[in-house]
Amino acid sequence: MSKATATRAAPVPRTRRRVPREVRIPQIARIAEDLFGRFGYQGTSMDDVARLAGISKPVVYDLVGSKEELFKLCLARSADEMAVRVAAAVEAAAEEDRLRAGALAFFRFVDEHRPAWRGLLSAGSAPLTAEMAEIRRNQAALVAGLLIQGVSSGHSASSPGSGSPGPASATDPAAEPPTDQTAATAPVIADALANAINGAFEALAGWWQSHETINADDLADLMVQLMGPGLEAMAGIAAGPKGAE
Amino acid sequence: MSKATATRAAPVPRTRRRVPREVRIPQIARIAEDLFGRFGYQGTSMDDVARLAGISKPVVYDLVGSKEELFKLCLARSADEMAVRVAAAVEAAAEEDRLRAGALAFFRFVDEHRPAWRGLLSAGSAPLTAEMAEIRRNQAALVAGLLIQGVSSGHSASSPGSGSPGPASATDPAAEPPTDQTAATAPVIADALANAINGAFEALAGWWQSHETINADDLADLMVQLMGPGLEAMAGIAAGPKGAE
DNA sequence: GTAGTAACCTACTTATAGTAGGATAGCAAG
DNA sequence: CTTGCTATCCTACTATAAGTAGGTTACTAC
Repeated sequence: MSKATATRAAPVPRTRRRVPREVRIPQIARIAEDLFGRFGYQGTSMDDVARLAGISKPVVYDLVGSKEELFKLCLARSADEMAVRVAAAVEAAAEEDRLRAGALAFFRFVDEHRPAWRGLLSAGSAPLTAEMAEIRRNQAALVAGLLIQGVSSGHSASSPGSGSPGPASATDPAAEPPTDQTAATAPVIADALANAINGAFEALAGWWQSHETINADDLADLMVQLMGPGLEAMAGIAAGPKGAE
Repeated sequence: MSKATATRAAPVPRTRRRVPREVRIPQIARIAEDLFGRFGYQGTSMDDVARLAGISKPVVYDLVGSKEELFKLCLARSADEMAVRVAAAVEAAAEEDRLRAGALAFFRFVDEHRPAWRGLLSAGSAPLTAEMAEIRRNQAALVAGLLIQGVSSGHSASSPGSGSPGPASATDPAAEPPTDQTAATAPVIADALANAINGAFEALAGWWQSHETINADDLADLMVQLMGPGLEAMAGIAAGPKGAE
């Protein structure tokens, strides 16, 4: 039973290279990201993932737990990356340009990740209401927190309160909406507002999939026109109630 | 093998009442709506639907085709009903109040249909990217078409162009965005705008699920504050380009 | 060399979407 | 009443895919 017994042409590499978790997990994540993006959640099977990774299914399960967790992992990777990009863009922009800067960064990110976006963050697959909500909430809190500050009155240089570049990892349940005195009437309202804004961005990104002739700048402009005036008015009220209603 | 052979207490009604399609299909739809709403798309099995309807699975398949089509059917039912409600509310309102009226009707509808909304229109289940997009598009076209008109300048009594009360059935692929001269710069932009607005509403409705203390009026107000000013400005430009950019 | 363990495997169970092919209630005509 | 048609309904199956039990082997440390 030495290695010489079955000397027929082995279709599989003679000695299976073993790969540590820290390498295999990202590899699986990349493969799954691609598959989920192209075929959606339902259209992707764990057998496919395993086969493309060159390993067997139990290994995949050992490493990522379940199909849902794998999806969650992919989601978190994208969400984190996007949060970093948007936050950086917003902070780098002048106060009065933060909305446009954030929007632009968002749409540019989507543009670069079309295939993955299609099946991941866009509608069409997610079985994870809770997880999606979590990510959405974090993203919303971040965006709205920064935007409300940036739009507020045109002052307050760059004191982003708690989360400066730390993008509030999607897996991190912290990142409550900044309850500064500048936040709108109540933190709950700011939360709602953030979710509405986020939903608009998400929906527009989804719509973009079937209208690729439009470019990111136009979409960013559109969002600025749509929500800029309203946000300014609200921030004005928050900063100093002048025109009550 | 005559009916008398197995005379043991039959747990099933002796003589199975047969029910015509026109009755069975809505029954199945109601049951599925409930299940999809409570357990999501994946958490609902066709066996469950069949069992609750008191029939066997092949009958369900004969009547609705497939699981996706059943989901689609439920979706269409809700979407149609909602479209009717929103359109009616918008048309009944004074021109300057159409945004608020539509928003209010929307949130009231969601409030009345919480359980179904959870798993149906909200994120969390849909495997039907195309269908969801279809419904979203129709709804968006309708809402935005009416809103832009209503907000436009404050005039133009009630000439809703093509689709007055006909709510653009979700299964109907017509209902292109109204390309009147009042529509924003280009029909494509109006389409994009409509999707963004719709996304904001959808997201806010989803968020509402976990903040039931808020009432529909507050949410409608929030949306008016957020997007009212922007829409007014855009309609102003569209009606007569004064302050270009 | 010789454990010990992390990585990996084959082969299975379970759940569920969807189907093949047959049985029967209800009804209309003979 | 009998015969025949057909829409409704059934039992019993296949196929696919998630997830698991339990064993094997490459690598590492001593």
